Amino acid sequence: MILKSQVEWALHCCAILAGLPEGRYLSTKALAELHGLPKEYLSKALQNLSQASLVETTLGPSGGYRLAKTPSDINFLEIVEAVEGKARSFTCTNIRANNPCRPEGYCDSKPCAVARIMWEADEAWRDTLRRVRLSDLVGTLSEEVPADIWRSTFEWVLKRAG
Amino acid sequence: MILKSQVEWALHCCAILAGLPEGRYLSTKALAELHGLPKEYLSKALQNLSQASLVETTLGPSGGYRLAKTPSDINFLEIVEAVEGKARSFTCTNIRANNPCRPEGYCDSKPCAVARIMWEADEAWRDTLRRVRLSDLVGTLSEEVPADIWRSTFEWVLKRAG
DNA sequence: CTGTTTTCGGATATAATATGTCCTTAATTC
DNA sequence: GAATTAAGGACATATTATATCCGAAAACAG
Ligand code: FES
Ligand code: FES
Repeated sequence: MILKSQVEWALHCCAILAGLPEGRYLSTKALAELHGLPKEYLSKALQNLSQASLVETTLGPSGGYRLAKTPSDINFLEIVEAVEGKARSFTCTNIRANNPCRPEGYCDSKPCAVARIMWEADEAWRDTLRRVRLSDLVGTLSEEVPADIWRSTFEWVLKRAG
Repeated sequence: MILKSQVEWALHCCAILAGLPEGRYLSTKALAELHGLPKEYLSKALQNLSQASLVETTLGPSGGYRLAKTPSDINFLEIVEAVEGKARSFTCTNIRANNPCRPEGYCDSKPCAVARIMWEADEAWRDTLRRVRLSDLVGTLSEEVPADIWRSTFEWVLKRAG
């Protein structure tokens, strides 16, 4: 069980978009260069963010992406689910139904206890991600990334933002 | 991100083994039949449980598997990690290092803030699984599975246990 | 001892998914 | 009109999940 690398990409891209001044857009090309990623494939992840209404786009030169909400209104889970999907990590194939001791056509009243526990763990994972806002991430990064790198990165970004 | 179906298999098999009388073994063949699973492939999952020292085996006719510890000394996480591996669900490929604004040869002092958050969620998932004991599962199942099915299943099992 | 049954591990095959590229279309800017 | 962009479909490749098959070694029954 391993998350797609697109999750890492999307989170980092959102962190960059969060630092963009009001009304400006940043292109896939710039985001791909900044993170050393294949432009065409990163594009798929950004399209997912767009379909989830986390980012807005505009076409043409000076087009690209910007956040659709303020960073404090976006949480990690929204971003992760946008690219990874909302499906639970554990899927029950109902193997208990194959028990040869069961009467013909017997129907279970509840989901299996095993599945319920696995789904509870899944919810704990989602809850943790839901509690972290994009603004929290930006706050941490702005403290931890050396000031000169942080500043020159956003100069680099602004030079390319339409 | 989706767990292997072997996780479901391993958990159900452990629940059955937990009901086995002291000193008896149950073969892969019986466990596969009981759950309607491919014997050879289920065998791989059971081998993983064996390598993790969760079950003990013996060879020959009347051989098979039994638990290596009491059900209250085995938790869900041990079983899940035995077949799914201990690797974290989020892997950081360090894309921040590709930032063209970084000085040559710059080295990060800490893991990325993004990764730390994702790993925290992963830990929450593991914590939940760690808190549930195999004996808890057996308790829930014995309450929820209709008494006649529960009883006939263990009669079926005992008839095949060596 | 001999034959049977079992786990164990390696080799191999197939299906599904993740990763990546290419190209066309439509919208936007200049 | 020319350049640039996102959107999305088609396609190719790599990796992983899901199996199947076989041979070796251990245990047991006769
Ligand atoms: S039958 Fe699917 S988890 Fe129990
Ligand atoms: S560089 Fe990998 S999560 Fe930030």
